[in-house]
Amino acid sequence: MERKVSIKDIARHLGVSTALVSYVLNNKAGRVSAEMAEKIRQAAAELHYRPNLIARSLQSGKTNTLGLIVADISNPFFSQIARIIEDEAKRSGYTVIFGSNDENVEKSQAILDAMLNRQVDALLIAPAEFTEPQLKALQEKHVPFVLIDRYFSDIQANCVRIDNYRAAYDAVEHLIKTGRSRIAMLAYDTGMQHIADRIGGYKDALRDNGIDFQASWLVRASYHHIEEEAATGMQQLLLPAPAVDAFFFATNSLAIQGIRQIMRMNIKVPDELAVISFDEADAFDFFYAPITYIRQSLDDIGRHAVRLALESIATSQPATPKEVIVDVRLIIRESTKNKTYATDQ
Amino acid sequence: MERKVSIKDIARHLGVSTALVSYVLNNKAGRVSAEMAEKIRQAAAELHYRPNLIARSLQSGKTNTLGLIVADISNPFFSQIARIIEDEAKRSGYTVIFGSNDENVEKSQAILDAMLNRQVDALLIAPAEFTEPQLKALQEKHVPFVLIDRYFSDIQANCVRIDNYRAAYDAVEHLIKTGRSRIAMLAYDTGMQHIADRIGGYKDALRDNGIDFQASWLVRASYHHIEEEAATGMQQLLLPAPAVDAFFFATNSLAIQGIRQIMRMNIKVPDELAVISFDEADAFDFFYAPITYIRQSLDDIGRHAVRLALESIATSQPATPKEVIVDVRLIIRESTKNKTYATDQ
DNA sequence: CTGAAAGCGCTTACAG
DNA sequence: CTGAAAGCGCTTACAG
Repeated sequence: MERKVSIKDIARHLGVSTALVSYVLNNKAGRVSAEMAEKIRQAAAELHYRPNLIARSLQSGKTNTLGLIVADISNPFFSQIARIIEDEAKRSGYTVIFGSNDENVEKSQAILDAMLNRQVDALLIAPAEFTEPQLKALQEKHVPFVLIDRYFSDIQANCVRIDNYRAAYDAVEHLIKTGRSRIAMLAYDTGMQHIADRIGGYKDALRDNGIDFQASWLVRASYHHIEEEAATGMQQLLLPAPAVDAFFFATNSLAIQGIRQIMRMNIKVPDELAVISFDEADAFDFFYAPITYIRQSLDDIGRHAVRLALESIATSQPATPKEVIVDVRLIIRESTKNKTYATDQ
Repeated sequence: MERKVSIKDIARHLGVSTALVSYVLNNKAGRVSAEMAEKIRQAAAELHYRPNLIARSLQSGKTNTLGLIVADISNPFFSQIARIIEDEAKRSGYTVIFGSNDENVEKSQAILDAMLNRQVDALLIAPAEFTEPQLKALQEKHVPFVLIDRYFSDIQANCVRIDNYRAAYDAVEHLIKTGRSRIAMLAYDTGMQHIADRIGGYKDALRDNGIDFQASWLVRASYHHIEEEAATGMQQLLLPAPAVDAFFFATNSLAIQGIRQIMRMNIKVPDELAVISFDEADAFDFFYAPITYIRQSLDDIGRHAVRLALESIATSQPATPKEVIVDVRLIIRESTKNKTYATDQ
């Protein structure tokens, strides 16, 4: 790259001080005479001056950069949030750098370190399991951050999320109202609070409706072996004939895997098995029985997250954390249509 | 945020010069005595020293940052590439900042400016239409960049892409071999070369197989009104009865819209209409007749793109641009199954 | 209204 | 083997 033109070049070119140039280019009112200001602006344009934000950052201690950490940026749930965050950040002059932790503690730490070394002004984090210590370290360093989607019961922090318990409870109750009584759930094999809440909502909805939860109904799959483990777990429950009449998928990606399995086993939705999922996916519309799902407003999540982050940067004092609970909506479709024949139990 | 500990703090703490600390922390061999090195390393650890990469960047002129510009990071095609790029960049110690231009010239320029001001070392760009001047400006400034997915015939630049003409040609020929003769195509209403190539491949495949291309077969939709325009265009061709027996979708997102329309019109795939698309989507597997598609290796694209970018940074001389053509594979499935009955024309 | 100077946190020749 | 010094490109009190 060729030598770039700096404020110094403009100053020399005009025979003035760099301070003057800096003032003009930063629109510090009143400090400079109109003619001089005009001359400086013109010279800057002629020389194609481009401010070096790195230098400014070193001086100001602010990089106007937000770090976004998610499990995997290629997961549509996160990439859609990333887009909202990008737009919202840009509106305030911020740029976003991102990192995927693959639900892995070490990767999470590495990304965090890299972002802190790069002096991001704040972090937006969908935290992985067991990363509480990393978040606590951030708090000790007074690094502003906002949790999105995930959270820990023992960490008080800015957070934007939904009421996972309620959303799951309502979804399962909807299944019950449509005539299902043996309701299975596919969840990640994790202790993460948002998943625990969803499981809690599921179980409580069963209990409150007089249905005895069977341990075998809760199928667990690990993030890194989701395909095999979802397949195995579901087969045990659904072959040779479905032992349950509904499946509740704890996330988008679990639903994608789960429905693939249902297709492979050739089970009819919704007659043999009703299906409900968290979050959206194009795929849900393409299935012969469009999937009923819980819609979170990614827009709200992204926007509130950036807002909280910018507020934390501005106050800089360790203010009391704010929690934003975003609304959800159950989008009811074919996959949970009422049973048309008598319940078989 | 609390005051951060700098190299100076370590130096003072130990009563040595900052130069020494810098050398040790950067592993400049032989310059420092083993004991001193050890003492410095220990002090750095104790004080939780964290190098300020902004300061280093100002000094070195390198930020170890790559800028990724795509149409929309929430588009799975791009978010998947973003993930590959992230991993590949990290492997070499680079971070990625991203921006979505929404196929818009002004936004593209704004993102470019923001990234250049932030001193990215190189750019990875899936360029929008009419942004040739912006790319030429980059070349004049000797800013290293690599085009991905898209390209311009009048711009010589590093580029990673597929042979769009060939891929489209082969896809259409496959449709013909399975017995289709009236083949429509849905494409973006753009002059972008990759789309033009795909259209060219489509038309030539028809011609070479003795099929007269009908102008009405080529349906165009604009990026910003894809839903309405795809719907209108397809309806004209498919209602009251299909005037064509196959549809070739120029991209992933066009296919999603197009298939939605096919579902709404209740047209049977593949019997009434065969369907083929570019790129993958979960949704393609969930459709009752899984969609045949052209698979590009996003892995290859991402990896080569980063490699070329890093090479350009290293040589820094305006070397002759390199073009990498990535292989594609036609994944044949139900949506293009052979016609089982006699062709009706 | 304008300039000289210090400093943000590093790196790196240059001396010794 | 170690230190003093300059400099990356900016901003911002401090003088005048």
